[in-house]
Amino acid sequence: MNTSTDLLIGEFSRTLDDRFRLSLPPELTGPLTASGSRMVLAKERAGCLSLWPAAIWKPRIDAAVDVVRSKLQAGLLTQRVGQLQDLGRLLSTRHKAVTLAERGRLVVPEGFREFLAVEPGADLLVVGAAVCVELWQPAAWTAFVTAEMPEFRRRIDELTT
Amino acid sequence: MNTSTDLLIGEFSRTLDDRFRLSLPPELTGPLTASGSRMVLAKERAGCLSLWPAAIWKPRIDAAVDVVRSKLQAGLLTQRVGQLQDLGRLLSTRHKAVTLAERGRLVVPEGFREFLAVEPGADLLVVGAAVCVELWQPAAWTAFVTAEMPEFRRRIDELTT
DNA sequence: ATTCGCTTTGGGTAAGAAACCCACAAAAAA
DNA sequence: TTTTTTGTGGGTTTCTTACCCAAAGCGAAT
Repeated sequence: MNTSTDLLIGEFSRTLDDRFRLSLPPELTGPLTASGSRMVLAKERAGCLSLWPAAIWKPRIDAAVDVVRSKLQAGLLTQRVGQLQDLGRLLSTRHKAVTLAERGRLVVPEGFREFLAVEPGADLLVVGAAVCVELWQPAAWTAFVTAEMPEFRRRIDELTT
Repeated sequence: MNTSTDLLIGEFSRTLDDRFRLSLPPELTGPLTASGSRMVLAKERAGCLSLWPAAIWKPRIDAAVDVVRSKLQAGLLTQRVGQLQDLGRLLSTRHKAVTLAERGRLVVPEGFREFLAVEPGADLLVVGAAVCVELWQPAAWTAFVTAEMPEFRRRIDELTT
């Protein structure tokens, strides 16, 4: 059994079935589901979806939303309704709650398929990103790797010094 | 049951029926109708209609109109009759009272169909925008999301600080 | 005022999607 | 080789959605 302090690391190739189902490797689902099978799927960067444990994602976003909600209730945002609308709209489309089915299987919901630009039957890369798991469109993944790999040494130095 | 302080959040795909009726998802109608089923449908931006609880929309617009009316009465607008005319015209067409039928069903009224540029049977996106629900033409929605998503962080900071 | 016709509204139902469950096959471990 | 674990496919059931039809409301015209 894994604890929640384990980093999610590893790169795996998977294929979407015709119902947009994807099974995650046990090496990642173990640590991921340590705090329950409720997850959040988020559009954070192009060609990639991030899968976060709800226990980590929700508190982060809820804190911000709570501030907004209490301001709204206090009447502090009546001059900024337009901004509030804009934010609400982005919140609506940016992330969605999902749950892992048996055998670590995930359904990529409508709206996220188009974002990833994948067809049923497409190949994906499932990549551990330390604190979350990411689903990458293959072309976007190779582009990321070639662009960022030279920075590896600098990045590790940044975080270890 | 929901309170009026809940933010309206969520993205759903729906299709207009042949009589321009649209059924809203229960996740949104619940909070929306917390203060009654009287709504206002408004043209706020191109390719999109906003649906507001009348309890929120009416006070806001009435307050503004009252200011204009008293200014007019005080003779402060005699130099700006043209502007006033323009405003009156927009007030006439910008919003319209509607009521949700049973099953959260809404009729998109004449005059608003053309604004959305939709045919009967068209697909729409129903999006929560924190304080109201919006009906988006699909092309306009994807344009908005791609343009505004990079601003997400900035927008949340604006409203929480 | 009454009747006829059209438009609008409500509800039943069928088609479709999603969740759940199981089974088989391939791969890894014993 | 045998056994267990894991990935993939498919079947079934249940719920939602949208289409269609019937009834009611409204307006007009005789």
